[in-house]
Amino acid sequence: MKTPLMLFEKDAVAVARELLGKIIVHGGCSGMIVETEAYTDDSASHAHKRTPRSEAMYSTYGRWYVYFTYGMHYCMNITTNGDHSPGAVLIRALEPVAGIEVMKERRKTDNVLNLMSGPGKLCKALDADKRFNGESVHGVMHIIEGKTFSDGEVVMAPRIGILKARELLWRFYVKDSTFVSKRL
DNA sequence: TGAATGATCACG
DNA sequence: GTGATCATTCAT
Repeated sequence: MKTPLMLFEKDAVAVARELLGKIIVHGGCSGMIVETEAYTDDSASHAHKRTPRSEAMYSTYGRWYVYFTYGMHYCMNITTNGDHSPGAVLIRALEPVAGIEVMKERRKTDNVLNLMSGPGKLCKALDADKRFNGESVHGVMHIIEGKTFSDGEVVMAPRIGILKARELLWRFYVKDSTFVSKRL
């Protein structure tokens, strides 16, 4: 069942929490979201300034925002905030669901725990890159309903790799998951 | 702990 | 144009 577009119209922080448990599908490969981070127009966000790159975070919601970083990795986000303020949720880790053999080949590893446990890793595993930037989350790569986690099963923490705005607990992950990128 | 590796942005 | 930075990953 498709995740309703309505969900992404909300603020990035609310969306980040609600995305846990949903499933991202591309071709025969898929994974369940176990870790996310919210970005708005705070000082640590690409959307702190409105530029060609961050335009995707300003313009629409319910679309993929995929960017290339460190000269070798992609990171995938879903744009949020239907109120025309900027927002997106970074997908930081997935629990592999389907197409595991194909993903092992793409990632050059046999360790399932290491397949999708990081934003760059999961893009490599799903073969996600810039060609999806700006596309609908109901397109070739899409998101569907999966599990639901109670608040007691979810941990809130500072965003990883972010020095500014450390007081914002905008990282969400499934407490018991062994597939998250990093535990606190 | 540091190298890899190139797009993006600010500045002039 | 040039230089700094980077929502990372992997090997050392």
